[in-house]
Amino acid sequence: MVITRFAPSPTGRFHVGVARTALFSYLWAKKNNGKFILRIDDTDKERSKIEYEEEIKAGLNFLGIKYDEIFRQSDRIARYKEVTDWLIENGFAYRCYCSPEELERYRQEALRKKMNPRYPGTCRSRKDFPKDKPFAVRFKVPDDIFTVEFEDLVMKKISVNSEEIEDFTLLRSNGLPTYNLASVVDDVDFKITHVIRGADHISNTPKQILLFRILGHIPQFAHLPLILPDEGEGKLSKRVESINSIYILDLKKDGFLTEAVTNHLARLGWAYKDKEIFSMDELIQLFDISEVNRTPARYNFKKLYWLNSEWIKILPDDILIQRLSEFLDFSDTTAEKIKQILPAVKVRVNSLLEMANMIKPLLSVETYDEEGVKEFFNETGKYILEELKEKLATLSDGENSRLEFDKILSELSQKYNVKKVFVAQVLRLALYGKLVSPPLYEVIRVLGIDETVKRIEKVIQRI
RNA sequence: GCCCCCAUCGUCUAGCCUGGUCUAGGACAUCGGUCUUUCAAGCCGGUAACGCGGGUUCAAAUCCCGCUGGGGGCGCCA
Repeated sequence: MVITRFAPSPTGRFHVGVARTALFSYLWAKKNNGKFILRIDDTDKERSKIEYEEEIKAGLNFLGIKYDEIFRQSDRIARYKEVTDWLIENGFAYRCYCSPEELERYRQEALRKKMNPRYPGTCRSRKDFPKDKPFAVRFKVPDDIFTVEFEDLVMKKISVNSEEIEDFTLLRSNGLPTYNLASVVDDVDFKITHVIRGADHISNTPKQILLFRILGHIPQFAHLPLILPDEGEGKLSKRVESINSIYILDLKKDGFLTEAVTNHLARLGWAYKDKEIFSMDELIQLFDISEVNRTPARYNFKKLYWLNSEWIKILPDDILIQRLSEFLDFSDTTAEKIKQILPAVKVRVNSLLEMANMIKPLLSVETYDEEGVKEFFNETGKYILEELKEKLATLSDGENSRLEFDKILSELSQKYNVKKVFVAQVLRLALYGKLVSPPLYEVIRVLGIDETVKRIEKVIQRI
């Protein structure tokens, strides 16, 4: 059985790069009817924060990524210690008494001399074990020169000379394991078949393979090219009402649909022919880890934005309204009204937030656009509204009413010698409070004749 | 400094493995046009790429080498 895991460290916010790794890992497991495990890599107790862990879980939940199992590395400290002891006993690891300060000095020195800043192996063959001195435990890389080679599912063949691998730390002097140890032990214990992670881990892999070999289980590796940031542009922030767009929970807040986000994430470094729109089910069906690109991809916010508008058009009205309730308060009866105008709204918005903002004036008009008031709420506007009030009151319900409505606008336009657009805008502003709205006819239908007349009257009063 | 990886329109990519069908396809963005009571959406059309240099071959985006460029790593961080 395929078992994958997503192993974030709760040391920062949950962003699109990390989320993409989670997605691919999830997709690969589900595609193979396997298991997907969430592992919280919280062995760095200084930097790990519970709120980040919560954000990861909330983010995964939003993305529709469900894990079959979850655990924290901080709950398995004893196990890592046990493995470390065993490694020392069997000569695969040794105690290192070098102080962090000493090592840091050595590192700086080496860097200054433009030499390799690698551990010099000071304690490698040390025979004394001072009882009072703290020690870390290091892996003992075999002396003979050999090549560590592995077939990466994404990067293909990668090979590293053993001379390039230093005696890396397994256990810190505070008794906590390092990433390399904990990760390998867990991958072995949980029988992980595919380690899918960011390309920033490529250089850790040869080290880990050495450990895997000793522990007797070597998973397959798939290193995903990193996602580069989108060079943001000012224009967008105006429309989307948020610039901070790389964090999953912010996207949620800004009204992005999970379908759109997973869709875009999946297309970063992966493609299936010319297909652009993928549902989660399609992704599970079509995704192939070995077809992932090896080139870093740039996060494309505008494309995500477009995808969001596409998904708004695809999703059934009922689901949309349900999601909309996170952004707008409305009753069940109002929901029916919203449903009525949804087709007209859908094609005009790119996010749930925009959708909520477009529907709000339909529920009640609080203010009128200032520019519009100056331009349309004048003498002529008043006469037109008064006529409109009478004529719209008689608007029928039949199939022809749309034409009737259009005729009313045309006639008024002629009578008052103004452009038809003037008549329309006067009415729009009166009914909706803004100069941009869904089509007027739809607005009137949703408001109902009574409310339409009431809103017109209210405006006539104020002119 | 050393190590690893990568290289097609501005961006995401198809094609590359199994050379010819590629005068390089799609999508986002962008620019025109069309429709129109606003704003959108839709429809039609345009601009735009195989990083450079050597090979191999009848033939290279596709195979090989070098250069350049980009990314990642070199912690008692993950």
